[in-house]
Amino acid sequence: MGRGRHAGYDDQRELILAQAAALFAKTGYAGTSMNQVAEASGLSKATLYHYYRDKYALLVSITEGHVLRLQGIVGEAVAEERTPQGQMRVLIRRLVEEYADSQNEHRVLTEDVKFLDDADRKRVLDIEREVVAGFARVVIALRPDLEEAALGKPLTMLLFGMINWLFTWMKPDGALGYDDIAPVVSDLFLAGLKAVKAPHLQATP
Amino acid sequence: MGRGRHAGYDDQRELILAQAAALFAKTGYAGTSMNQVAEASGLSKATLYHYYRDKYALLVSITEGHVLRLQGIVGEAVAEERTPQGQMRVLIRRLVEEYADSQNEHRVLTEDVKFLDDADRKRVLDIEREVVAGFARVVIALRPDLEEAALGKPLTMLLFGMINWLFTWMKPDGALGYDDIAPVVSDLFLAGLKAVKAPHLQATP
DNA sequence: CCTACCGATCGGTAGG
DNA sequence: CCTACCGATCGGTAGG
Repeated sequence: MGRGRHAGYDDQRELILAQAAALFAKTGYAGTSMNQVAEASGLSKATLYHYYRDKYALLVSITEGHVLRLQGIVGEAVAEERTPQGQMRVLIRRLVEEYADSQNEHRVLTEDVKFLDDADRKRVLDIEREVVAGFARVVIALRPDLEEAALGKPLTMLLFGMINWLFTWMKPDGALGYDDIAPVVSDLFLAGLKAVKAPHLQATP
Repeated sequence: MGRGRHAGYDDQRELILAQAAALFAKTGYAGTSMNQVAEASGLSKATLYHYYRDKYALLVSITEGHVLRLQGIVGEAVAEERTPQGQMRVLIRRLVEEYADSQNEHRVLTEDVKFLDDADRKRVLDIEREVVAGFARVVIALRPDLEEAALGKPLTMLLFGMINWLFTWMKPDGALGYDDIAPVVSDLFLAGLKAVKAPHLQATP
């Protein structure tokens, strides 16, 4: 709890943020009004503005909070496994778990990052790039030969595509759960990665 | 060209639609004004309304047009190859090519479909589901055993994830082109698909 | 923490 | 009476 502020101030901020994330995920940042955020939070609009300076502050908080959580996951997962295969499986499982818990925030990050101004977008995307780099290091450890063809990052992005896309088609109450799909993604990616052929390099004169 | 309408009427409609798709892709449907669409099209707003009834008609036209093109691709690709492997490679290549040509429309389809009303969204998503079903049939032909575990559609959606995500990280002028990445996706997916293990089925009493 | 408002801009339409 | 457009402005609502 913050100094000089009433007990529950931070809790209220978190509740507002979760409601805003749900609304932004559903109707987009531009398509959501502060009246809607206030109503969903059980507050008047004036009170809402007591907790957040403006609508934009909600967007920054949602997106930045989410990428920082992702960054934490990468550090932990890499530390607790020794082989690249093991690291990749843990990375995939943790990332899927995080998305399962933060679907709204994830959707806001992927779809509304365009509404951040240049400085904030750069800061958020730089953290996201570090997350990707963490995965890419393991990809390159698994197939060092592909890095010569600059395929380390593209292959990592194909993996992120599979995972980032999950929330568009998986239903939270479906027969297939997030803990079922993570090993399927791992199997597919690890076996597929072994088979990828490096395209012949263009000689640069 | 339509009956009773001046030559160029349909061309003007197409130009407006392309400009609207570019703006919606950049700032979202809700974040784009009809003034912006009019300006980008070189028309007054009143003239813009001569070509499209309202802003919503633009969204319907963009999304529906795009899924209908995707649907056409699936039919052609499956017809011109005999083996499932060959069909899958052609499907992937054609889908990537289509996305390369219609990046704006693709982005609008994936991010702004939420602004369609129930009836229009159902119609668009039903066509999209047919596209997915076309891919899924080839996936199941490659691994019929996985259909028992209901993994045909999930694996197809992992493939769509890789492809649908391309436009978020590939740069049109980058060293890696869309024609370079399609075979990489095919290699990864086809080899990965062979290795996926079916999870043991839960016995339903 | 609320009611009452503001400057501006929204999607859409008037007359000619 | 049609189409193809224009400058100006409508009623409502957004963020603040």
